[in-house]
Amino acid sequence: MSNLDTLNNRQREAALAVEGPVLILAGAGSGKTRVLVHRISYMIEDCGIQPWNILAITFTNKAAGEMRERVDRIIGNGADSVWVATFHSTCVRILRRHIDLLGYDTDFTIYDTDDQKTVMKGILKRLNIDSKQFKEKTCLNTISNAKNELIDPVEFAKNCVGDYKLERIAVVYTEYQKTLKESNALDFDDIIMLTVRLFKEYPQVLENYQNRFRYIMVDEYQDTNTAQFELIRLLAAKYQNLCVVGDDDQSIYKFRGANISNILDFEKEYPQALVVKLEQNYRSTQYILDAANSVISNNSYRKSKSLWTDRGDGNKVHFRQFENAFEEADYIAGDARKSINSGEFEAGDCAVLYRTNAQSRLLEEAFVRIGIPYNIVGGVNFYSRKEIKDILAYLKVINNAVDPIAVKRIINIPKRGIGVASINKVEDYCSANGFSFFEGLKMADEIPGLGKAAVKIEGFVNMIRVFRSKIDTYGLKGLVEDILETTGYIEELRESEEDDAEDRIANIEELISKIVDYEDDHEEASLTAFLEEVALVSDIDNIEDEKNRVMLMTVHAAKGLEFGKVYMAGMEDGVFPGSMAIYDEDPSEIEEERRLAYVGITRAKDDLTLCYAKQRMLRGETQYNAPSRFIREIPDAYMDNKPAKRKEPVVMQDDSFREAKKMFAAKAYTTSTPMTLKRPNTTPEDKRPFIGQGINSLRASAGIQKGMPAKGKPDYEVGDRVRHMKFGDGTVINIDKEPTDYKVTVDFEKSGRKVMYAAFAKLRKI
DNA sequence: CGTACTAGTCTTTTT
DNA sequence: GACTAGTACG
Repeated sequence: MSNLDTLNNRQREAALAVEGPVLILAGAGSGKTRVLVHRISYMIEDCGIQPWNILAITFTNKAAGEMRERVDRIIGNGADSVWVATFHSTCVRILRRHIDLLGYDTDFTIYDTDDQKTVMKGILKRLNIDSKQFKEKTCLNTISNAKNELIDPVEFAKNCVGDYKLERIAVVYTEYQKTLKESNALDFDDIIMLTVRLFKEYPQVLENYQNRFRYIMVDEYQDTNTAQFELIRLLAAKYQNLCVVGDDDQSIYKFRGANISNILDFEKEYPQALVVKLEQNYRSTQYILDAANSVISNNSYRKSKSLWTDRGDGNKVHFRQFENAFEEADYIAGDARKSINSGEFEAGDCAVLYRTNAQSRLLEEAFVRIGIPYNIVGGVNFYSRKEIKDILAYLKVINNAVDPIAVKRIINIPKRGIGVASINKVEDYCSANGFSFFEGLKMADEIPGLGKAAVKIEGFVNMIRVFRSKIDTYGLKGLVEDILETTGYIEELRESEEDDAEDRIANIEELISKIVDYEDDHEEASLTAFLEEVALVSDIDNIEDEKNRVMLMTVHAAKGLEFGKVYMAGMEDGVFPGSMAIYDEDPSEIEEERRLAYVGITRAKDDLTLCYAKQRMLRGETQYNAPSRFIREIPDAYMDNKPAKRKEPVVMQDDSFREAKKMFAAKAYTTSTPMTLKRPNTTPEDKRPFIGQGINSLRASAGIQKGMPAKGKPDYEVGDRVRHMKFGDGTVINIDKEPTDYKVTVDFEKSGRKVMYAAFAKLRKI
């Protein structure tokens, strides 16, 4: 029997309501995943519901994985028959079985945003559309919005009669959709939209899934868009056993099509719905919750709800004010170090949250300078990196040659003398004679005007053919290694003299180890399945929480996570809320930012610091901003410090910013000088996350990736023999105590005399 | 065909 | 300020 005793009354009420529509309004930190998992367990073990009749849908792979794990743990038999998956992977699985009904092939590929851009670029060119007036991004955005609202090209065209701009976009949309279909490709929005279309056009298919999924649960329901709402509505239509869980106050993905009305109007769609509010928060102390409540209460479009806790008052919210963003970053890193060194918090319990990724740079530099291990989440997705996309493009071509985007990407990488001119000739020939791009390549010798390029193209086609024929004999890993070998990809990188070549090679190695992991985990590790998995994962899914490091990330990325100590950086009008929202006529933009602030505040368990910098560089310009209105919405009584009263606008000499920067730069230099001499080897166990841009060498050289600085005195003394990972054996010449660390001078037998910091050098006494 | 420079762009981004 | 895409040249 399942054990519901550990739930509070509200939670239990939600878990027991198995039949009919249920809306669970789950405040931040109110234990909603617990409720969902117990609910599933109750359904199976007490109500005799078959596990395969249960569908639990989430947004991220990470959330799905966590739920899967908890379901497995709590339920003995049949747990793996419960379908726990993301919207997209659920729909992909359905489409792989039935999409032929819609005229696609079941081995379709999935285009990411980069691929979409490439397609769009081609279309704008082909249609002779002025790409200044119609930017590809705008077009893609409009199309995406349309798809999220389930508007197909035909309907779109109907709706926009009279509006010249939209009429043009309607043509673009039509062409875009046609191109994707010819390439047997779907974009992310298609995955949902086409599933809905499938269900609407083929009621017998829908009914099949309705019978299969008699009990449906949706997590983070506030983030669903219209298409996802419709998908769920259809699936639940027959049995009406639909339980949605969410928090309208945490709806922060409007810009991606999320429709907050889905949760706010749930009761209109399902008048008989049971509504349960979970307001007891198990995460934060009272001051933090009070601050969160007082901010969010300024929103008008919401369901009223007030979080409470029995954890006690805790610390007041800290407010800190700085002259500029450098000081802010320096303070945060220094304060984090203080808490870590005093034992109050572990590095992994601390997080720094910011509105935009651009803010991460200064913070990162500060953490390097101060010597605290950190991890940056986000930035460029691992699978979006050039070198990774190149390799994946090879795999895609080998897997599905119909995909011209992938073929064009790699046909001249590494350079093999097939340039744009030749490709255009092939394309023209193909479109004139009705061949697909790859078909055209296969008969390059028949295409007039290609000249020498024809032989080269032939070579390329043959190479792909050979890869394809060997695929069954040597597996995915072997295939990738063969590709790297045959094409000379790595050699070209190594010889390119680009300073990030090493990082790129490391990324490729990382990809290979991901492939090995994948092959170990899946008995039938087909190329199609691997590519699909890769297309549907994001960075946030890969946060390694076992590593004890301070986390730096955007507030968006922090949703669903919690930390003992949280810093929110850049709490300024113009940054957070962003200027776009401030100047927008539509007040809902500010409300969205406010929800974002609410999400940030409620990540903190015990300690929250809000930071404000009077001056900061934004898009290359120095700006002077007022403290965030969200800070001013928190009553003084909840904070240890108040924002200074607004006097005259702070005007500073423009130089002061540069001065400050120089000062800090100098500081950074002295601290890291001994380390920047050489880059450490990239050892296989050094499983770095994704390697960012320019700061890598700084990062790596400070030893940040390799663990915590030692707090105490080193266990060796002057005259002792020590061993260094890279420099080998040597004798300690000198040990200097510095305010933050011990500076050690060692004479290495092979590498000569080096000065290094004890915390990073990891010298072992021998 | 490949490279080097210049102009434009710039929130957030579960999939 | 930083990155990318597009273009002019060698």
